[in-house]
Amino acid sequence: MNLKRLETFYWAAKLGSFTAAADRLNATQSTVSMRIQELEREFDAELFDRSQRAARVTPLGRELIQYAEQILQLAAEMRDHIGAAESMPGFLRVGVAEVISITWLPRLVKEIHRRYPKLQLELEEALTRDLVEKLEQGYLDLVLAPGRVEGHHFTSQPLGTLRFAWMSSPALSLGDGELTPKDLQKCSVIALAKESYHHTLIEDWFSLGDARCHRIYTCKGLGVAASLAQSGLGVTLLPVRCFHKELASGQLKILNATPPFPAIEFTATCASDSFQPLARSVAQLAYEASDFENIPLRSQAEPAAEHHDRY
Amino acid sequence: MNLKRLETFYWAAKLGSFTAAADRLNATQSTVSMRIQELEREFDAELFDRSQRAARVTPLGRELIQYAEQILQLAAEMRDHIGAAESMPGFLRVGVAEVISITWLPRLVKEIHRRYPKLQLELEEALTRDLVEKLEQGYLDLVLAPGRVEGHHFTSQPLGTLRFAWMSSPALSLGDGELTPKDLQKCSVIALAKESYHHTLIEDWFSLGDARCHRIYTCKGLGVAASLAQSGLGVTLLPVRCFHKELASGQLKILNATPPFPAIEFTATCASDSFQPLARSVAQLAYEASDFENIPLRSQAEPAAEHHDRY
DNA sequence: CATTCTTACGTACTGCGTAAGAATG
DNA sequence: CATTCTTACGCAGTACGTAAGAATG
Repeated sequence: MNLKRLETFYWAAKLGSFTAAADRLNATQSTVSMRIQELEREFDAELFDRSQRAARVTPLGRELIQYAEQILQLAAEMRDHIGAAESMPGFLRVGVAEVISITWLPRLVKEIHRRYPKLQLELEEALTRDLVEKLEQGYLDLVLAPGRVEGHHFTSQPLGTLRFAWMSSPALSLGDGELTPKDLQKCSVIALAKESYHHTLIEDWFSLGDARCHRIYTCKGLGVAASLAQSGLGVTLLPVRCFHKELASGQLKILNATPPFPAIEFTATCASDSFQPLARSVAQLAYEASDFENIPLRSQAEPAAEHHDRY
Repeated sequence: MNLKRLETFYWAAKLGSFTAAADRLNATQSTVSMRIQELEREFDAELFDRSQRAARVTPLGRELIQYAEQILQLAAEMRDHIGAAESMPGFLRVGVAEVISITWLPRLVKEIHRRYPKLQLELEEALTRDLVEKLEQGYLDLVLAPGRVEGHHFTSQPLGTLRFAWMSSPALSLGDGELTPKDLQKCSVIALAKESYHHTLIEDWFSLGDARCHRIYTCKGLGVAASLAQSGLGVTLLPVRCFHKELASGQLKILNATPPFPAIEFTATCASDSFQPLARSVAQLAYEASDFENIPLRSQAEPAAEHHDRY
């Protein structure tokens, strides 16, 4: 009996595809196919129904999943408890939101490498929505992103909060008075892709003030958004601490918008039943590496005291 | 991660010796040593303390035993539930008492081979006491012997009962009247080794009648005992059904001893937590293969109705 | 016709046993 | 000095990836 075979079966069954399992396991599909065939020969039983193009788990295979899950879970726990941290091998797939990757991600990566020198990191930067989806499908072990993932299947670790503010080029001269959504809806707004958390935040803010932005540009990253805003194309929503330099030099200015933007909470989320116990340990490392503020979320609406940003 | 490594560690830890584990696992001690070293490298932790001649488990190793036990248990269960009976591989070590090996053991062996063609049987005939000891130490998976093994760690399956009777050569002419222990203690008694169940039974019978046999010969098997008795050397205790031929031909006769011998219960016993789930299945096969009588044990003292013996 | 699984084949590696070595009580 | 674990070495079987094949929707 071989744990690798069992793990391969587990993922093939769970992901519903040999190809997906191969991807998840850093192997080729031919290898996955072989491993499962070996398992079937060993048990002398059909685990997958291959009559259609996509292999589907048989009822017996479904029973096997239960055992596989328990065994792999135990094995993961065992490695976590018995193995020295430095000797932890394997892969960890971490999905990160852009803001994190441009702030403290490098520090986290260094820290991970220090603590788990044998661990292979696979970083993926994408929109929060896609990251969460991949987490749910088991393609990612850990997601560092804004918001929380609902459901009991996941364990979330807060990473602190980040303040966003409306910014634009001073050249836009929108005045120094309070700017409501209805005021801003006349401007062009620069946001990330429609599916992004960023975009959702912006739409929510406008609808809170019974407004709707009419001209909206979308781009791929906050850096691009900022440079578009600098050029006077429109207003955009940016994390304050990442653009100190531009604010100081007068390339960007913070608009006196109302209602003020609530601080956005970031969390590290992993599957509760992950076979990768390191996911939780790395979530903790992420908390330690994070330099996001720690604003209690109970009163998000009130303006947070100015904090000494390190970037 | 490798289950074989884990199993090797488990047995080395449990048996307290690499050599013993090697024996138990059908491997060489060099292989056991290697597997454990690999495990230690994998965890980057010391599992055994080799400062003395015999390797002793470290505290960390003791923790690992818990995990290993759970995982191996689950894996065994999985194989039992998922695997087809015909495909069950591996070894099964069965200890049998002599009476069984000269009655229905061949039938059982054939049946096992029919049901589990890939299973390697290792049969061991020995005194009940030694068999039980080996079972307790984990050297045997299953024991077919008289009596019951006390303790919760074991699961016993009744196999039926066997009647024994005092026999001797008719030439001894002990008369037709009832023979009490006090009568028989004058004769030479032929028994198996002092440590045997047989020997204990005989001593118990005598002490029940406040007697003690003075001249006692011991020999290695029931066949030898019977042939010694036939030659007129003394009386002995034999299972009735195994010596029909000798009784019919007048080479042996049953003595009218009192109190009559209770029927002896035989059981199949295996460790409750055995990683060999087949042990229990084979115990069931043994029950089916057994043609020992099924006398309810509540009234062992009363003479059982004559049963049609098949041998 | 793109996708999904299977098969064939060559290579690299891992795991095992034999045998010899070192240490211990 | 016998027993117990470790090390060295060579062989054999296994596992993997590449690449090509077959089937399905």
